[in-house]
Amino acid sequence: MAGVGGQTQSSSKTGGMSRIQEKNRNLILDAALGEFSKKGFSGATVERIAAEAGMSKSNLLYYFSSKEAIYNATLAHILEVWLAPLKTLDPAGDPARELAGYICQKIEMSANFPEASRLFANEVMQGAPQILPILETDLKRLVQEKCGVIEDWIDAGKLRRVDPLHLIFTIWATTQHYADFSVQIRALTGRDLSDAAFLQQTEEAVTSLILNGVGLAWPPEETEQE
Amino acid sequence: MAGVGGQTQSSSKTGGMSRIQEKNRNLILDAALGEFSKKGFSGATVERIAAEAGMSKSNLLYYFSSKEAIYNATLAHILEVWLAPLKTLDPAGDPARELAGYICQKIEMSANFPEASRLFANEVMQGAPQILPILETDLKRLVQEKCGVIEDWIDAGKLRRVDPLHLIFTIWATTQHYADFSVQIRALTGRDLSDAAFLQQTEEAVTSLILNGVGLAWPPEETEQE
Amino acid sequence: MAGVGGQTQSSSKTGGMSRIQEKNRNLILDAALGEFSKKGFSGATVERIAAEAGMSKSNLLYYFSSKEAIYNATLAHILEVWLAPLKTLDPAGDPARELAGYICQKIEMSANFPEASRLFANEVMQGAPQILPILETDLKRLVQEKCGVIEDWIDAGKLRRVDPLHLIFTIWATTQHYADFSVQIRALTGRDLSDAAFLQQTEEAVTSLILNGVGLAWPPEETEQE
Amino acid sequence: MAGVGGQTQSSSKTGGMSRIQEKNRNLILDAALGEFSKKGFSGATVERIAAEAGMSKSNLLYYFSSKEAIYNATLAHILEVWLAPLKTLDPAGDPARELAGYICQKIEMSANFPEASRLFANEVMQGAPQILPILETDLKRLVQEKCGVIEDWIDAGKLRRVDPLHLIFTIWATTQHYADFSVQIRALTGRDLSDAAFLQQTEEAVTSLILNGVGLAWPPEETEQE
DNA sequence: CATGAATGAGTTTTCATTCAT
DNA sequence: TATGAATGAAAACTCATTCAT
Repeated sequence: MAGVGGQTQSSSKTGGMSRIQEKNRNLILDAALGEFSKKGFSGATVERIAAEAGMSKSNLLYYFSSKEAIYNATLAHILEVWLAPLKTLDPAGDPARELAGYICQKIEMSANFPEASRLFANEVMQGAPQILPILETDLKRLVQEKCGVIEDWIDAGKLRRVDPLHLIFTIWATTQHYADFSVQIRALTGRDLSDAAFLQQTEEAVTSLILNGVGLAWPPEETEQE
Repeated sequence: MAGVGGQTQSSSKTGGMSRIQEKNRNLILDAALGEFSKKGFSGATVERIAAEAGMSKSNLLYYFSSKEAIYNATLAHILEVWLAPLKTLDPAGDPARELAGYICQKIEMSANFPEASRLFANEVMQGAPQILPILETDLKRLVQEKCGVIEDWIDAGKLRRVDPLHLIFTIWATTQHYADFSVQIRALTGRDLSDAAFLQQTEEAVTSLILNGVGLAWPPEETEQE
Repeated sequence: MAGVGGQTQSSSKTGGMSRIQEKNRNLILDAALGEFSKKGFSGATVERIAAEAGMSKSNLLYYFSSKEAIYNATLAHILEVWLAPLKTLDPAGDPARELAGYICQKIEMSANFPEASRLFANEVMQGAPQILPILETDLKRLVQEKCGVIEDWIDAGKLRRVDPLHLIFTIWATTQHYADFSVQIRALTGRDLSDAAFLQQTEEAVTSLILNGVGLAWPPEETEQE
Repeated sequence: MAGVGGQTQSSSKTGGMSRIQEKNRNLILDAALGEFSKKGFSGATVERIAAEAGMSKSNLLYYFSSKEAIYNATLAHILEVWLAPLKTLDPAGDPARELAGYICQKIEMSANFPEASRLFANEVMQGAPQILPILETDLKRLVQEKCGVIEDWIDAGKLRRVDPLHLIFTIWATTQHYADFSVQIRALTGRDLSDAAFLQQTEEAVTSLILNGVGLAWPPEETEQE
């Protein structure tokens, strides 16, 4: 039910804001995340978001001047967190560990913040009207950098020669699928990532598939392991 | 702009329908697919669908009694085609060929019918209000059957032991991602599946990644081929 | 279900009309009576009337050029029959017999043609937009004539001095009530005029009440009776 | 134009309603009564009701969520008042006085609230879709009780043996007729209950007819009378 | 005679937003 | 800060009527 990070972690700039203002903004963003991810931008209504946030429509519009403003704030609220994992991919680390770590982080984000995943998916599927600029600049820069990292690993013979971009896309696609299509997954398996066992099984299956796919032995035939 | 199969491929049961009726129904379903996949159910308007189909709102409502009816018909129109590829997975075939074939079929569907893919994604992400029953029965049955096929291949030592369900999910996720997130992909690569070269490159990358992931050599190092 | 007189009795001018035309006009009028009396003018739809009459909307509009035309024809179809009983009040007859006969005729019309009664009530309650002219001329003339008859009976000492107009209104009100408010009557008694016993009981009660009300002994202490 | 009791008489349960809310609700109910009684449910339009109530359509829908809700509220607003007179029939009172009083109350209600009468008539004639349950429970109970009272009077030899139910129906029919069919009455007499003289004449005629009908002398030939 | 196709005007309803307090 | 009241624009639907065959 809580948003990305919940209310504790106020990702929004808190400068010059009273305690109550900050609290309400977060209540709204959480409610908005729920509604927008469930119904999409047009399907969500200001009234329901306000109700969910426990305040009047008018008051909500005191904090955010329009429905679009709420939507944008919600997206922004998410985006940083959503893209963070990729940043941790460490050029100096062991490729297998690094990739496995990244995959698991992404799956855990799907487990913990499925609504954020769906909100993001929705936005992109509708043509990314709000975040296209960010995708084309920040995200592109980040992805290029990490492609370079992978490329280096490949050049160093640490993994099979694959197109790093498609590798990244595959990781994104696979991990986010468990959040975005959770209803379908539940229909087929009776379970989803909220089930700890299923989560672990998913992590193993996906990690193993992708790592082996790029020529990395997985799970590592551990000699000694931490 | 064309729907799944366009107007050439008569939209399912044409029984007892005049030429003009069939033509208009197809015009509507095509237009609706475009709108619904672009804007979602609530974001789409009957007026725009009608305009796109080249007829008056009233006339559209002469063919489909409500917006929801159009939506459901559009979904139904797509669904069969959308789920068809999996059926072709042949237990008697060579696992590598079969899986590669399935993956390429799925990617080509993403290339040719990205709107269908997005419509389906949208529906499932909103909780599959219309098609959940189908997912739980028809799709489940089909998936179980094909899991059995893969299981048999594994038991026969033809591929690495992986959970067939997660393999299927991975294939779905990866292939559909190129349609559903095409805007993001275009933002990052400047290209998408409508580009023939990119399509081929994607097919190779994804097929290779997944097949190797399940322990199948790919591409086959055969001397003479095809 | 049948209209006033059903299809057998074509009250409409049949001049220069083919057999099939006449049949269809009557089908329409019957259906229209049902719909208009049930839903009122605005609540009724041409489509439902057509369906009820077993033909297409277009065909119906071939017979009657507009909804209003159907309505007017239906009213006219009824009106003559509806006002007929009063004409039978015979100045030369025995007042008690005459009045009792009139009351029973009216009650039987309510029993046999409740829809006609409701259609008429509806029209008048909405301000008689169509039939006001008739009320003000034909009906007024007729009522004045019969008031004269009653006046004569009173002058001849045959019944108590009452205002003939109010007597007529009372008869109309009471007898039509059993048709117009039949739902309420059924809610309170479990029965209505379609029940033969209830019909007879109603006739006795109403006749006795009104005749005694005007000072006529009823039922007649029959010496010999036909 | 004024509703039942107009705006002076606060519309039923006013609990927890601001002054302005109560005012507007009453404005709406008054306007709605006018429109619904004049045009019926389908003939009335929300737009006209709003205009009549002096507010925008949207604002009206802020108070009542749908046309049907307005209709039901209007009906409820009326119903209690409409059924009240019967409750006053006092078993301990003099039958003639009691019945005469009841008849006059009903006629005066027809004079003062003809629109309420027509709304009620309309509702019942259309099959009482909204109030049938009330008719079958509350009204039925009340009517049975009062039938008992009349029965007792009859058993005590105070009036002629008549079926109390039909007596009540006759009173309802006759008195309401002057409201419901006022257009017809005006067409025939040039006057209606809004004319004080005609009102009094009607009261006398109807009361005398019915009381004599049940064997009660009327008017009472008392010597001194207030 | 008969019908399917098409339409435009009207009606209900929704909803983001503004206003006043 | 907070809210109830109010609104206008847009959207889904309804329906009598017309058109073409």
